[in-house]
Amino acid sequence: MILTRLQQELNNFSKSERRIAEVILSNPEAVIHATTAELAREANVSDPMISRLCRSIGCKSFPEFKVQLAQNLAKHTSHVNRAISIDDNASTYINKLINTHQAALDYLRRELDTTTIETAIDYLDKAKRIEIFGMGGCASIAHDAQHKLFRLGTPTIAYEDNLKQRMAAAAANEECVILFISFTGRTRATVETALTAKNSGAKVIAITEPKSPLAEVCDLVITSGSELEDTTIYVPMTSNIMILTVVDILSTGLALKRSPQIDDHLEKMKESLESSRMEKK
Amino acid sequence: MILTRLQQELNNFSKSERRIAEVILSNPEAVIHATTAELAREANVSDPMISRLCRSIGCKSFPEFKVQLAQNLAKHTSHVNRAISIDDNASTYINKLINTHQAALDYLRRELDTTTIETAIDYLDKAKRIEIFGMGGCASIAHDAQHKLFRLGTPTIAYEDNLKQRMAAAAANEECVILFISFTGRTRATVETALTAKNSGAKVIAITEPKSPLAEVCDLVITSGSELEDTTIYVPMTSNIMILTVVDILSTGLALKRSPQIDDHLEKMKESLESSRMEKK
DNA sequence: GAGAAAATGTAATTAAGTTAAATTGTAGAA
DNA sequence: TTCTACAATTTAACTTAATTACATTTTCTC
Repeated sequence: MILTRLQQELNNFSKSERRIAEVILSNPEAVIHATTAELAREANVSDPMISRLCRSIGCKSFPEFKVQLAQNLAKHTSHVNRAISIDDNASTYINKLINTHQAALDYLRRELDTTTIETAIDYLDKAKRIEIFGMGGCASIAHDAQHKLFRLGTPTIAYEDNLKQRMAAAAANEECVILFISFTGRTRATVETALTAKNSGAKVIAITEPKSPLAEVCDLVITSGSELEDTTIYVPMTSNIMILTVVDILSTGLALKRSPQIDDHLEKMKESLESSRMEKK
Repeated sequence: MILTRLQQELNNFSKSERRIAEVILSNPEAVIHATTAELAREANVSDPMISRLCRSIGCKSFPEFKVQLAQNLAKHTSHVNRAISIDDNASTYINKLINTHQAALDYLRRELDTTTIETAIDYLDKAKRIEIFGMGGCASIAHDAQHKLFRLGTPTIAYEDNLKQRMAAAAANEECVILFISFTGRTRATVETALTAKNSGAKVIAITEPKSPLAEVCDLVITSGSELEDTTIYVPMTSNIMILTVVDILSTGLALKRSPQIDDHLEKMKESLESSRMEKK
């Protein structure tokens, strides 16, 4: 991100360069359509300073810089003012919300470790039984994951009741993969359950905050992106989307890994629904 | 999208303009860094033709066009080859999947009707009771919606069992809003239940395919974006994300509408969770 | 406070893009 | 078929934008 770059280097810049950077940062959208002269006037510097600054941050020319900036802004409009405020009208908060979700997916793209995902899929593939535990806001995600994974051929069940989770964890064994879903990784009951699961020999995977107590107990941790969360509305919507996408990735990966053997199987499931449906007009 | 524009207008262009458009379409990334002269040479036309083409599609100048193109490309890298194929490696399908989800959110941004959303929020706000029905893959979304809405002060319940749904629908009245969630809107049981709900006088909202049998029965329809679905993996992942985002929008909208009255209420709920948590390290 | 080095500004130059006029090509009418 | 008119395109001139080279100022070091 070129603006981040500009922000970071702010202190290494000379006085004039700094002034230019500040003007750019204060209104990046405007810069896209400005000429060197216009920008120079705004920042009270001479024209060539603009060219110089662009070079110093690694762009070939000012127009080149504008193009890069345009690309970056298009991708990350969100980051700038994503916080929803009480006097937003419908179309504003809809846009902000969508921006936030898109930014979250960007974050996931950057932060998700391919090796970890591959390992997780490998665990799932080898499992004779998959159990998914999620409480509170994560309960619905656990059920979603169950719905996506059970059709791939391995018996899969989801629990949101902690007592059932504890019993299942105690009864688990080496052939079992238990997938914990938790935004914060700090719910005591969940951490205790994970310990039980670990002791019973099951492979324990968690989609959660990497530096949490839960994360420490597990065999494998996939980030839930909870550090990105905006708590304005008190519901972790952003993490929700990220975890769901991780679930999509895991189920897709497993489906691909087992294809084409399971393709027939999937086709049959699809057909089984057809009779419950009305005609397409 | 500026490239789509170029594609569509291809037939309305003159011979030279068309040649330019084709060069641009064949390698848009290169154009971003090209000058008029370079592009003109590629397309075997004279320099001014480039300026003209840019104007004819509504850009002020060629540099302006480049900037727009840069923005568009940055946003929509995805659309190009989003279908996941069996020989994708992990990092490829992860990227494709994230791209697909981001594109879906773009779609939602374009297609979602603000007025419909506002009306839906108004219905929810006035309701004395909210019931959410979702079956199959939509069950988890229904529960997620329940979890997001119940804290805003109105008694809210989610059913995935069709028999319970029918009973609840029959028992509903004018003070009740029933929210149906269905990818296709073609499940017979759901449509029948919606009819029952309608007859009992409840306000019936559906997040579903707009041209479906279910949509016809409802008071208000919000698109589920199911026409965007890629069925490679046989699970509607894309619609899933879109519907969840719609749910986020509805709950955010309602929260904003009821703020600041419910802020205390929300804060208390948040605190109530704290005691179940372990210390942050 | 002198001198060197860095930073910035001024003026000149080059490069890029656009306008305007000229040319070519093409379609329709005689 | 050939002329006319109009559209499409090119050439050449011009304008604007960006950068280079050089001059000046500022800042830091000794």
